[in-house]
Amino acid sequence: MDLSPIAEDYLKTIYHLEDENGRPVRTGDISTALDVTSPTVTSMLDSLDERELVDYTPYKGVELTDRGTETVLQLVRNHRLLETFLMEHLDYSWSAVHDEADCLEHYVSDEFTRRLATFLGEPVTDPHGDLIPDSDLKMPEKSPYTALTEYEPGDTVTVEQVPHRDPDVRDYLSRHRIGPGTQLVVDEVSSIDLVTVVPSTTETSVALPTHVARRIGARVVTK
Amino acid sequence: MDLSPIAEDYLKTIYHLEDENGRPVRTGDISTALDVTSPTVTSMLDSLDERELVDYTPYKGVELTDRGTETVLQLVRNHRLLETFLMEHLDYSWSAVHDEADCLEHYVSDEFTRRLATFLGEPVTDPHGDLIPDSDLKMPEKSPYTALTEYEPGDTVTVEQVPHRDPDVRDYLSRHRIGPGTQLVVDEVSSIDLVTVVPSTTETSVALPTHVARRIGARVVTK
DNA sequence: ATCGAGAGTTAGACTAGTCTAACTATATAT
DNA sequence: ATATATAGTTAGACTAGTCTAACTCTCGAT
Repeated sequence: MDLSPIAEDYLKTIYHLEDENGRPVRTGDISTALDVTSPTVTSMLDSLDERELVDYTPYKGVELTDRGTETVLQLVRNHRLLETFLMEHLDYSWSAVHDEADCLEHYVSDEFTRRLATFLGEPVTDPHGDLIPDSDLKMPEKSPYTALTEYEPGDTVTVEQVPHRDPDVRDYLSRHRIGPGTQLVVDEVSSIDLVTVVPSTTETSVALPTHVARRIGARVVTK
Repeated sequence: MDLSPIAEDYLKTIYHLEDENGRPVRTGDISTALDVTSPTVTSMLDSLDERELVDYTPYKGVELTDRGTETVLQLVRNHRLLETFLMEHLDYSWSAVHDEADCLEHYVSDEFTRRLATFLGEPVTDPHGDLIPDSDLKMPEKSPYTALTEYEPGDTVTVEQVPHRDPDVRDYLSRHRIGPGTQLVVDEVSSIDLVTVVPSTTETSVALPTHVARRIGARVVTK
């Protein structure tokens, strides 16, 4: 089939919203995420449903079919391999790679991706700690990282996985020198939706809302 | 300015036709090259003229303005650096790189291209022997290769530059094992628009129409 | 000098993706 | 149980890039 980059973006958005929100994906979620109006979303959902890439029930919500998921996984594979290349060989920072990869993922051929994977040594995770689907589009075993919210005050951990798709979150973390490889001490896990950490590089306390801390994966250094 | 990949393709086509035909570029040339109808070309030329990327005189022809040329040179730089990367690091064959680069050239950022050039060691020619514009979009000194048509029967030469944008020409050369680096003996330069050569790898005589031989650049080995 | 073949343009229609305005369904609070 | 705020859909319009059909210009042959 012949899918436009725009249609691919809708599928990707549905995929990530399914993952992040854990509830049925609604028209409004997509229109917010893609910054288009809701009628635009409705008409695209009609067309994707027509092509059996999503199951769309008007007024209820939408989810990806197996075919839709397959399409997205190829894009995710392209994206994460591109990010790996950009960081490891073109010296991009972790916070800068997303936008470039987000564009190119739609245009590289499957052949390109296969060869790039070989060039990179068939990596299983990208530099943000996210898993890279293999050439059969199977996800590797789930990442062994533990969310920052699961640690206790005083634990020292190394950041292995950072959320980076949301520019605001990405820039906040980047500005406070929290990225892949950062070592930090958990300072406080408050009950008012806040986790406070102290990166060893800056020694300055950084506050993180729970919804961000929950998406930061880390490996324990000392308890 | 915000130029669509499609508009960019028209500019590129005009650039290459100016170079190849040496006469004013006409609507029909473009419609043949891009495989669209002539009214489509007319309307795009109106729009490009509007944006001062070309000078278009109805019924007469079209040529690039300085702004149009600059746009194209950035694309040419993107394209040739991408081809270099594909061949040198992803192990593509010289005859396979064009299509991938032709697509990606529209989507890589200037930042990407700058970093890729650094990664590749700031090359001045691509693997087809074509010149790569520098970061200020200046073309390096003209290539020192001599067209195959300029040699005498008996000369032994190494191929340094091959035409590869036309799929038919490219596939013909590739099928007869003539590519960058091929060593061959010029057998006959006939007056009926034909050059015959014998690649040292195959020892089989290959006939080339003049319009192809003229675009093959070579360096002499023995006279 | 003129005529006609062929190249080129104008007119009008179609698609995908977008919008705004108007209308409808859902679901929550009473 | 119902009203109403909010989310969602339908209707209709617009743009870029494409097409076909119809018309017009150019230039070389006479």
